Amino acid sequence: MALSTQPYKGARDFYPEDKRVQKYLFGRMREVCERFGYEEYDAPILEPTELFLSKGNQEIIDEQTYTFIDRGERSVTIRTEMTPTVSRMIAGRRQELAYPARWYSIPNLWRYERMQRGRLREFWQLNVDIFGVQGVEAEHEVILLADRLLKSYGAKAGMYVVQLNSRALTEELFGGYLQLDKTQSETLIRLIDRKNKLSPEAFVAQAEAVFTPTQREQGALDTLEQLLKARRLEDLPSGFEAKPAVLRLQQLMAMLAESRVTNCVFDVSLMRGFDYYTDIVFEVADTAPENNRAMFGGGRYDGLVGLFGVDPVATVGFGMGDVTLQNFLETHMLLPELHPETDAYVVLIGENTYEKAQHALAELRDMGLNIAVDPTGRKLEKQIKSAVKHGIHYAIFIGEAELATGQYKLRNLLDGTDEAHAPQRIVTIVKDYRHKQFAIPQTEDIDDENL
RNA sequence: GCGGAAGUAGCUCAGCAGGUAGAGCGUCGGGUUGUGGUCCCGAAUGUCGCGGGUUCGAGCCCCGUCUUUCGCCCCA
Repeated sequence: MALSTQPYKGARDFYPEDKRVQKYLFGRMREVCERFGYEEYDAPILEPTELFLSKGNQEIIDEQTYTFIDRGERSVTIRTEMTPTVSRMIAGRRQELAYPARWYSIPNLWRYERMQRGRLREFWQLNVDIFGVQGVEAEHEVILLADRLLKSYGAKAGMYVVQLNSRALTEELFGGYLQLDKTQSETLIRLIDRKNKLSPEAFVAQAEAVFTPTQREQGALDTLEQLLKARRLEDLPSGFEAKPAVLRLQQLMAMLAESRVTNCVFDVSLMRGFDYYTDIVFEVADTAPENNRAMFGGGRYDGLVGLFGVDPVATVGFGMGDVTLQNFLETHMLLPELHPETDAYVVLIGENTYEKAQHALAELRDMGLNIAVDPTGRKLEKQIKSAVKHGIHYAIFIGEAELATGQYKLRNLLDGTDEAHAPQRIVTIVKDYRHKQFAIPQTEDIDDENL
């Protein structure tokens, strides 16, 4: 039986044209994160299984992770998310770090999933976290960063929406206002999380089941439905306008509006599971109906670092998956045509030119050009076609005459124009093209495009 | 774990009352000796996912199996 050429289920091969896309996506992530002062970190892909057990989620470990026993009898798990790891790292240097600490990473993660659109078993996820800031300035900064990142890919405000809610507010509403106990709250949170997947009737039926008979008699269901209709903070029951959770949301939304993040909405039904978030949570969703899903999300999780036996550290962060991002960009036709790193393909003319051209090639490379040379001695037609097929932007023709005069013909393979130039000039032209190809939009441009 | 769809040349697919395979694209070569994307000519390539069954005969029908894919469940 022949070996399969397929990659492992749920994982992808990155052929050069695929890797180019990934490099583009990651490159923008790095640029934007670093522009906001975030520093890149990384960690091992394997962690002790206990690290992912902090919430007692044995079921998740058993069914959705790659977990195995190593040769030293230790149970290890391939990381399924970065948050436990980064919390571990922060806790490890809790005392010596300079705060606020701004960290980002683009780890590959593995989850044993059954695949569907936007969900694979191996994926990458940008993680952005800021540590040591109590105020909503932290939320403001990471959401602004996320917004600028999307815009760096050419996204417009209308293509996505930033949904905001607060875990603290949810607790006030469910515990204080609806008088639910902890178990009821958790069930309801899960239910609301799935609300738009259920029929209205099914939702009502399942919501009814959460309440006690007494609560039902007191009209808990109506109250809940009324709550879920809230589209703005002002729609919340009277008295809530003074709650700290609401005030924080209000302040955050005002700050974001001031920063020209115009597509923020309060969404009382936004839940994001119910694990480690402690206050404000947010998601960014695609507005395109055919790709209607959350692209990424995050929030404040002030308690996680403290699990490592040190004082807690205020933390706000988000994660953004590469697959969902790519789906978003493809849906909105925002992925540019990407060319290889090779700046120019050298077409050799005549007998034994390969050796004779070496000095010229070295000169071009020394000046910083990425040069591929055709060593086959094939007829020119074949050489040129090869360059075109590689997607290389320029061809440089070198033969006896060119070596004698020191003037090489530089051809733009996209528009077919060509001109003879000295090497120095060729380098200038090619580098100029390379630099202006992908410039990140400026804030003024972003505003102009979206106002 | 459940359900839908699909597996035929490198790729996209056609094929059909069941008679031992085709197109387009791509690849390679040519249309004479230093120049591509058009055009013309030519060539290579398939155990029709795998195993079994029905039949004189199966890509096509039946059973099983594997793989891919979409959705459900779940989603830190």
